[in-house]
Amino acid sequence: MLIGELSEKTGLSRDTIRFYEKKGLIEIPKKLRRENNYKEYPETVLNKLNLIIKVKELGFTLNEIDTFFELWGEEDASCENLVFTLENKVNQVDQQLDQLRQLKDRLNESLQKCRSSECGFEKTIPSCICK
Amino acid sequence: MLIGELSEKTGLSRDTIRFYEKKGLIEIPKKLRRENNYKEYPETVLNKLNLIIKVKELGFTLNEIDTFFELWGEEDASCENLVFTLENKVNQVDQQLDQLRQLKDRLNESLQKCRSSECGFEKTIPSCICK
DNA sequence: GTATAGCGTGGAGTATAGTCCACTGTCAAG
DNA sequence: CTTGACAGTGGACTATACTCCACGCTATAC
Repeated sequence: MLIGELSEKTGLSRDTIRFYEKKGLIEIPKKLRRENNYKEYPETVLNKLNLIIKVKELGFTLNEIDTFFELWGEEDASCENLVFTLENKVNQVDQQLDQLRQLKDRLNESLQKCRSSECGFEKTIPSCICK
Repeated sequence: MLIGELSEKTGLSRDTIRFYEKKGLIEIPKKLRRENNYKEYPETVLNKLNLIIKVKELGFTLNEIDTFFELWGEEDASCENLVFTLENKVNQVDQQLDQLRQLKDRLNESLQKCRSSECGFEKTIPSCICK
């Protein structure tokens, strides 16, 4: 199929698809061109794009997806690889959650001080932010 | 004081300080130059940089800090402005927390499927990721 | 006198994930 | 025969927060 159909079926813009192609996330054999030089994308590319979309939704960056695909192609590709990758990502997310929670705590601390008129607002540094 | 001292006292690199200056976060009157054209930073700039550091730690971007400072300079600058800004940021953080929690749920769901040998790992699309 | 450290300016590069634009070529309809 | 929609390529631009570089002047130590 041509890029337009691919775009319609995935919901990705042509530009995005071309961008993924530049990055090497999807590829198409050179010979798969019509005489007019239009690219003929096989079904496998559609599947790959759909996979990319799903994996992106799981919080992976394009670079991560790229290396993910490299492992994929190797002999030892297995579900264990996948489990490992997913577990790593869960750990990352946990760390981010921790950081955000700490951030929220600090914000609330500042808020409380500011509300309790302990603030001493000045043009320089309000004490509710800087202890 | 010169930029080196400022850098030492704040822990920010000279480049970062100059970057903040370009952005307009800090400023120095034109006349405050030594004869050799070196900039003479007054104490107020040190205070402002310290404030920037603190506010950044509260999760604000430089742009947010910039508009924050604009409000600051206005007549109606008050602790209420500050409280409002902080509350907004808490809401933002709450949203991010929600998103991350959902992400984690999706990841764990995929993990569970993948572990329970329901996965059906194939070269195309593993069912543990794509339902 | 020279080496080095510090200062000034302007501009380029980094990562991320695209988006947009210009210019050109192709195809089908009217 | 022209118009419009689609295709291809290459390159510039977006936001964020710096970081690094080149080039030149200044100040200080030896």
